[in-house]
Amino acid sequence: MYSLKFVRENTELLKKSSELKGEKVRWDELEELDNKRRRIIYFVEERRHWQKDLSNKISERRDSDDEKSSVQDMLRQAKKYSDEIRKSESELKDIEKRIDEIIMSIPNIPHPSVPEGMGAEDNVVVKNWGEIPEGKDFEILPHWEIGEKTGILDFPRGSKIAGSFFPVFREYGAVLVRALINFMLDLHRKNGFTEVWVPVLVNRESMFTTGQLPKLEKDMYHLDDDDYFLIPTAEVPVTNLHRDEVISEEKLPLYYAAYTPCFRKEAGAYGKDTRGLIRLHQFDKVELVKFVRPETSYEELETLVEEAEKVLQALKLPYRVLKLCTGELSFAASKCYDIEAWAPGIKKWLEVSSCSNFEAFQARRGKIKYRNTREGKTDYVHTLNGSGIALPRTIVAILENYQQQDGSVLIPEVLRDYMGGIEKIV
RNA sequence: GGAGAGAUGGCUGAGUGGAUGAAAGCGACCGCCUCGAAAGCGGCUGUGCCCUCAUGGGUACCGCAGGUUCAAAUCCUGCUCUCUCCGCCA
Repeated sequence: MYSLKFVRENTELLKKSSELKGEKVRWDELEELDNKRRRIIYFVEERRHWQKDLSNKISERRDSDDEKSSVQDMLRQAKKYSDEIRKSESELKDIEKRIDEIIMSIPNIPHPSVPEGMGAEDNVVVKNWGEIPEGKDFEILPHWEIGEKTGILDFPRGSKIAGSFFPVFREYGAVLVRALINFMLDLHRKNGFTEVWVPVLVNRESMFTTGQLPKLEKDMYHLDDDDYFLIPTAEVPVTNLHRDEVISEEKLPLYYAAYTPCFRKEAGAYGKDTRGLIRLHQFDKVELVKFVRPETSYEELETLVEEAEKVLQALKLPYRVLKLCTGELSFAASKCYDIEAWAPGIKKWLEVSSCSNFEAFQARRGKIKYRNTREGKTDYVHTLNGSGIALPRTIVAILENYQQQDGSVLIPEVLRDYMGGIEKIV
């Protein structure tokens, strides 16, 4: 969220970038409201100044007998100012609310290195890793069939307990979930990320800071009784760790890793490409979040992607990295890379990680600052986050890539110690 | 869930109606001292908004939102959070 001043001074840039992201903003109304606002502020402050003067005089003279009548006059006049101020202020409040609404609808500006475009076809593949196992001499089954055969996935019972898109993992399926979480957290911890465990229910302010609110309210589960939201990603609680804080510069950069379940309504998700574990209302994810000095944030984005890639490399899963075009960028992001793992059973690339630099967009919303020791000033940090990585689709990739002709599934070597030493799921 | 106490600047902490953006200390920054550093000494040190080409001026902000008043960090109401005690619970 931008300050009104910044919007005023950079209207053309913001207009252009909003268009690139496909967001409609009521620019004309904003300009009109801005002018109105400034007129009222001038009026109010002038009167407040006069009122202040009078107040001081009143306090000087109130006890003197010979000036009683003039004090009465001053009181009357001060009262008049007070009423005028009150009236104009309520008008001002209304105008500022409307201005805020419009400013909130302005998306973050894409970085110059982001390719222009509106759809997935305009994303750019910047990296391919691993070999796509197409040459196998048997038909690779989709993961839901493997899951059913080995008994590690139970969709009908998940539907019975909760509803569709709530899976149940059984036996080594459940163990695999636990193993992946531990493996990923251990990996990131070794690489300098501080592990944190955070609430999965958060308040409105937290959702606002990261940009889910106000735009995406309908996509999230909400507890009406006490106005809590179920998090759609650990990005929300972890980024909000430092909301309303001033971090001393020597503490930067801060790296965090957190495991949480994630909850998404995914309204209208029924239909194509939603079978199995591809799209769920509840899923597990290990998330990486960075708080950094502004001048380093684009380098930090590159190393964040690399950190997520390490998970896939260790699991020996083929993947590619995409640089998202402007139209595919989320509302709050300046630049974003997606990592997609190859699923040979369903013959699809699956997004398992999304790594974004938000620059100061979230920091401004959440007042996350740092103190620049050289200048003694505070400034907003840059925040970044990336999945490191999302579990269900990774499980899809494992089940399909590690499938054997006899229907069994080999366990990736790095996970075996986490799974009691077994080598395959039969 | 019930009762009580509290929320002040980067931090600790004074301030109970009028000139308080707010004492004091710490920290940070600048300077002196020093070969350099520490200590010591001196200085300086919040943010937003409005007006001004600028120097500068004005205004707001003491958890949040209202109210009383000519005037509120200070009084009143509601809310949020923290702490203590009780209840309940894994």
